[in-house]
Amino acid sequence: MRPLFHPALEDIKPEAILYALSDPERVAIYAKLAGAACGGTCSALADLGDRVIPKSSLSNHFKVLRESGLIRSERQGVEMRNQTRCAELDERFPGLIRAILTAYGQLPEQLKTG
Amino acid sequence: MRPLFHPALEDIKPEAILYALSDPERVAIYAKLAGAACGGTCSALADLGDRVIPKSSLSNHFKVLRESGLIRSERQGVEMRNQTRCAELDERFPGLIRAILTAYGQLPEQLKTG
DNA sequence: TCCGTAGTTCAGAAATTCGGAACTGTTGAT
DNA sequence: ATCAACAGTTCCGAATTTCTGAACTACGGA
Repeated sequence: MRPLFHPALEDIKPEAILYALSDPERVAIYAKLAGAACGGTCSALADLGDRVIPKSSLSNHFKVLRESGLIRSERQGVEMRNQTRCAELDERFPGLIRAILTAYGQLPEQLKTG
Repeated sequence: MRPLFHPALEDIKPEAILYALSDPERVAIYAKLAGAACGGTCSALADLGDRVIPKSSLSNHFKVLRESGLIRSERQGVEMRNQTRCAELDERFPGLIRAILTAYGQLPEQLKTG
């Protein structure tokens, strides 16, 4: 497996963020990740309720999220641990992620600051 | 020419907004529209400085912006008048447009409210 | 009516997306 | 050591989307 690429904070491009989050499936995945203590493995996030995302598509979604700078992925044994880069991102693009998740009606409790 | 379609405010989808603004050319066009009193005609917005957008591509950009709900277009004689739906949109998706334009470093003076 | 201008539509080439099948890397059991 | 099971990745072909030159439409003025 190729090493996973993660952009440095200063290399993150707004167009990549917007593109990644212009797909409702990816938003659903990202919101779950930002929210619950779901462990963050890929397969734990594949089930959208109305549909189960195929493995290869899912893998691609994670690649898009990762390479846009939205999440960080790390292999841990046999599975992949994914976490959002929320805090970092909010520093670089203040209010952006919050506004987007809110627009989708998917802002998780954890991010509803004061 | 087919009649121009504009979604009603309540039909505007966040994914369409994000998709439309995931293209830096469209962002440049939109930011100019939101900013200066440039008249809002298509051709007035075609020049990006480093490149002139071909007519057909430009027309398509406007279609994407219009059908996502970001702008309103209206024929006025031989030309097309375009204006943003900023205020409306901010009601539906508070802070979204502002955060996006800010992320791109393209928030026009007009929108820098107090 | 005929011309010029603003923008749209068409069409085909190029690029992107999707997802099944095959593959890789890791753990645990025999 | 070998094997099986499992999580996720890569490959590749089909389908969809994007891009843009060329042809076209719509309007206004002479």
